[in-house]
Amino acid sequence: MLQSKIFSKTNKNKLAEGESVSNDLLARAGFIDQLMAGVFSFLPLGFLVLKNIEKIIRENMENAGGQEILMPVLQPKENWLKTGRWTSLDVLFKLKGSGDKEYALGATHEEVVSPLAKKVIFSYRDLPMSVFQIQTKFRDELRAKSGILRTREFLMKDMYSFHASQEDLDKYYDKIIKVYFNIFKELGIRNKTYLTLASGGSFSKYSHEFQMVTEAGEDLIYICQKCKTAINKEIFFEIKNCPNCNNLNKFSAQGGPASGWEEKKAVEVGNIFKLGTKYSAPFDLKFRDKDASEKPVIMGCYGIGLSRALGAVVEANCDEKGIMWPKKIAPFTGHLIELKSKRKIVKNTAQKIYQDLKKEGIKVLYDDREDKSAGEKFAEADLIGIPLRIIVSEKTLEKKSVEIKERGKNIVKFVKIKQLIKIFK
RNA sequence: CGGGGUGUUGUGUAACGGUAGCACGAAUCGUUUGGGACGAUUUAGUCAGAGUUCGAAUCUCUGCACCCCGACCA
Repeated sequence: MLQSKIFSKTNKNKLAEGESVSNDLLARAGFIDQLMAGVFSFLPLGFLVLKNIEKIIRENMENAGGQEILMPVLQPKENWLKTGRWTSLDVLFKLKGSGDKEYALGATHEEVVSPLAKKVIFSYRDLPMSVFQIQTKFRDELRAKSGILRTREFLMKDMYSFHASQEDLDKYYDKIIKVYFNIFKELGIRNKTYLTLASGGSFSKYSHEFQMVTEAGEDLIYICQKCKTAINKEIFFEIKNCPNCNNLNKFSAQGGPASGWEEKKAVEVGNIFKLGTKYSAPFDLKFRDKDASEKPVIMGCYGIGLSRALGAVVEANCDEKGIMWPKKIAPFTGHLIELKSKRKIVKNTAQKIYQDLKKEGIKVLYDDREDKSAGEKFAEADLIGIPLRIIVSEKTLEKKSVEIKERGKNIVKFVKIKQLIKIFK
C-alpha cells in the first residue's frame, strides 16, 4: 500500500478526549475513527489488523472442531421472551419494525443457536458439535468508555458447543482454555493474560474470564502468586482457596487480598461459560441417547471480543512514540521508507524494492511521499508501529544497501538490497 | 441510570461581557533534506435554539453531544 494514498491521516497532537492510551494512539495513527460514543469505524490500517486477528481466531476455532456459520443480527422478540432475557438483559437493543413488530439486535446468540441446533441435533450420534461465528454484536451499554475497549457495537467471535454429557462439556471446556491461551499467545498478549474465575452472570454460577492486565482495564482481579490463576473481584470474597492450586485465600485486616495474592486492573478479552441446560431447556433442545432415552443437550459458550482484543494489544504493546504491533497481527510486515533526494535513483530503488517485496507476498506499507521530511516520516512510522522499517536513502545506496530497524529497538542494521528478501523469510 | 465536567476551524488550545487569536494540519511558492526543518502567502471555527444586555464564545434557560467517576455489564 502506498502511504501517499492511504485513507487516513496521522495526528501529531494528543487527543483531548478519553483516558485510554490505545484509543489515543489508534485514533492518532489513523486505525480507527469514532462516530459516536461507543461506535467506531475501522480505517484501512485498523481493518487490516482486525482481519489478522480474525484469521488467528478462525484457525484456532477450526482446529478446536468449530464450524463457522453466520447467524442473523436481527432477531425475533419471541425467542428472547422464551428465555426471559427480553426483560432481564439490560443491554439488549430493542427496535420496532412496521406494524409495531418488535425485534432484538443480537447481543449474544443463545436465542438463535439453540433453536437452530434443534433442527440438526437429534441423536447422541450428532454430538458433540460446535459452531462459531465472527460477527458484529450490539449491546446498549449504559456507559461506553475507554475508546475501543468498551463499545456498543463490536466485533465478536462467539462459539457454542453441544454435548451429550456434563463430562464431555467439561473436557471440551478445558480444551478451549488451552486454545484460547494459544490465541492470546499469537496476539502477543499471552504473558499478561490470566485465566480468571468470575461470576457466571445470567448463565451459571461461575465462568472463566481471560483477563489481560492493564491500567486501562475496568475489572479488578486477584492473581494467585503460586500458580498465576486469578479470581475476579466480584467473587473474590466468596472463594476460600485458589481454584487451581488451593493457595489459601485469606484477607488482610484492611479487607484487601492477603499475601500470596496480587491485585491488578485488567480488561476481559475472553469469557467462557458452561451453560448446561440453561438454553437447551427453554427451546426444548434434546437428543436420544444410546439407551433410547430422551435427554437435554448440554451446552457451552465461548466468546472473544475482536475489536476489544485489538485495543488490548495496543495497551500492552506501545511506548511514548506509538504502537508496537506484534508481528502476527501487524497491518504490514514491513514499512518501506524512501527519504527525499534529488537523485532519481533513490525513488527508483525504493519502487523496485516495493515491487519485489510485493511479488514475494510480503505486506509492505511504502512511504512514497515526496513532501515529507525524514523526521516526519520516522515519527509517523513509530506512531503506526509496523514491526520492521526499511529505509532507502542516498546514504544507504552508497553501500548498495538499505537500513533495517525493528520498531522499539535502537539497533540499526545495513542489509544489501539483494539480501533483503531473506530477512522476511 | 445517578453524579460531575466540557462543547471555539480537521486536531490541540487562548480570548475581563467589548476586534475570535495561537500552534499543528491542509493548500501554493521558495529554501531545506536522516528524527515531526525554515520563510512567505492562504485556508477554516464559537454545538443548536431562546433569553439578559447597547454589546454574548463568555451570563441565564432549554435541548443535543462528548468525556470522567459510580452503578450495570453476555
